[in-house]
Amino acid sequence: MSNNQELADRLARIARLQELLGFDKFRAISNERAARTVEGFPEDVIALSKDRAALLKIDGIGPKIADKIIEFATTGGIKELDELTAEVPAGLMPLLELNGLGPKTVRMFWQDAGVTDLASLRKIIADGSILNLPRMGAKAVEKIVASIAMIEEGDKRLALGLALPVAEAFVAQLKKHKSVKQIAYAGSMRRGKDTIGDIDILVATSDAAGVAEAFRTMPQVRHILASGETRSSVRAALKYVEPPPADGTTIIAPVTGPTVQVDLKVVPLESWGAALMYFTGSKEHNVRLRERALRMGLTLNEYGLFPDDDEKEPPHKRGIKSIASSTEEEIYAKLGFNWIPPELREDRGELDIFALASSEDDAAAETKPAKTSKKSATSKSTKEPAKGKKGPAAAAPAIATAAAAPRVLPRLIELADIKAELHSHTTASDGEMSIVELATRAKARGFHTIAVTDHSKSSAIANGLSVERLLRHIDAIREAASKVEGITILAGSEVDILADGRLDYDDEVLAKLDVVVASPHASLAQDPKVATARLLKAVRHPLVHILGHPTGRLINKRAGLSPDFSELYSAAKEHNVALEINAHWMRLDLRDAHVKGAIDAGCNLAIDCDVHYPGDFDNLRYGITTGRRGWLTPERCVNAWTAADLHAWLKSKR
DNA sequence: GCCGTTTTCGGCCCGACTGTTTTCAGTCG
Repeated sequence: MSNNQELADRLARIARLQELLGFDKFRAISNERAARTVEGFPEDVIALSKDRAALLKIDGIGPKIADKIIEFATTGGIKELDELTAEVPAGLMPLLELNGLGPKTVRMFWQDAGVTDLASLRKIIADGSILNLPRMGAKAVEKIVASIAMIEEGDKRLALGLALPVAEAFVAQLKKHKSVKQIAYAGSMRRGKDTIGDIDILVATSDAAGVAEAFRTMPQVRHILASGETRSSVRAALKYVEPPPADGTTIIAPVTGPTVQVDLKVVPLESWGAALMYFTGSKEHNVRLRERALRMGLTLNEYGLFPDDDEKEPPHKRGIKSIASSTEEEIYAKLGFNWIPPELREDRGELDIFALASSEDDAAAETKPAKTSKKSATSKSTKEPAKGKKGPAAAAPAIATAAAAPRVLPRLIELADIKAELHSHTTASDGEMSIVELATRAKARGFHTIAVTDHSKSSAIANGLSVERLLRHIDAIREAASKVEGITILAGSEVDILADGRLDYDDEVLAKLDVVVASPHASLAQDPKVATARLLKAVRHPLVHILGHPTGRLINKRAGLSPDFSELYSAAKEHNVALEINAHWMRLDLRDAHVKGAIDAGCNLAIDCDVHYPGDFDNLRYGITTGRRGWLTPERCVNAWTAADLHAWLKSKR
């Protein structure tokens, strides 16, 4: 686990303990918010902790939390956390994970009924004494029992690549319903997160009952959890198709396999934009937008943007006309923003880019002045742009320096920008296609270049090539290149980075290759210091072009390496090595926050499909989404370069 | 615990839903 992740976990634990202990809830919220900030922070926070002033510049981090970060960096722990932990029975914390149980209820169980863990909660349910507690009726208990069952099944977040096809199938099916005016999936899926909790489908229709009925009766629906007039909720099968085995047969997951929760929400057509924004999130992004609305004398909810008149009843219920509601674009515009791509809506600087311009807009806004009771929420990052700083702090707080960036969001990478695949496997190692088939498929996608990069000798399990086989393979690639027109076929290798950082082939062999992708495949639980040295050695190797799946993580299966990313980024920039975003949905490695860090550090990135099977080209969308979440532009993605530029870069390392 | 272009105290985003209640607390997204 990375330092940032460990610190974020600790801060989040402090927040949860504070809630359980009945502290002021805003204190807990502050710790929780700091946890999310640290988690998404592109630089290693330990390195950043050497400069307290830089820490304090980060939005949401004040003196107390800065000290906790410094304490964690120097001692590896946080005393406050230990003290809070000692006050609460260890078994109580997992109860917070139960759906429908919040800190207030769990605290009440603990204080009033002596519940200390799941077992003692079960006991008061079994003997019925739970019914004597405040607000505990038969239905409430029934829900708790269901939540316990759910958590025992292991309710992990699902990889995007498993969930997205399910969502698309629902959308495609429901679109056929004639009454449907608008339909889209929203939530973290629309933002392109690497894992999702559930699928939110939004629909605007003139026949809510009919669409809900169609939704509940789709063939992949296994259970109906709730069904109302405007909301329905089901669990649907993941119709997950495995990559075909060698004999060409296709395995489809059985109907009893894993399921995912899908929620359908019916919204009024005139509120489509507001509802889509609201349900797309993120929560943090929405909070910032609503704070901004308040400063402009407006209020934003899922029905639209309204004048803020201080009445308690929501404006849409009083027939107040919205200022904007039907499209996302008009709502963002009224708030002084261009439309923000969903992948950026994480409150990681996407709103601050406009901050300088928007403070001028505030004065010119045609709406009434903000009320005195609602304080301005202008973030720290809108203060003076950081300038003239030296040392680690100068590069570190990307969030804090966002105001210094141009006032226009970058033009993010798109699927159509990709013109080259630089990481692919053939039957020579563990792929399914011949060189010619691989090249033909790449050409059909409009690519100008494909690099054939089979595994190196140490990857025995993947049928890695000995030096002799590699040399013959290079000849075969050259021959195929002369046969297939309209695409450049490059001879490459995905070379193992051995545990000590040496590469799996000698330099004279590597020098014969057009493209070297160096990737870690074994020893993926290494100590971070060792891992850093290992990857740095590969990046500094003069013949390496791309660092492949740098951490080796597998989503929900393997954490992978936790190198010091700041060092990795600066080495990659210095040695002109592209860092890979491996587009396979099981990897997505680098992940979004790392991409942002690499971009801020000035690195180039590669988005590659690591093609083994024909269908693997389709994983490109996940790599693109991950790149967009990391603010990747086509200029910084080697796969989006012209053939001339790409080939010149590759040759520059020969 | 953080924050500030009415600032160093007194606030802190918004609404739906649920289940328990007869007006609301707690949870969720």
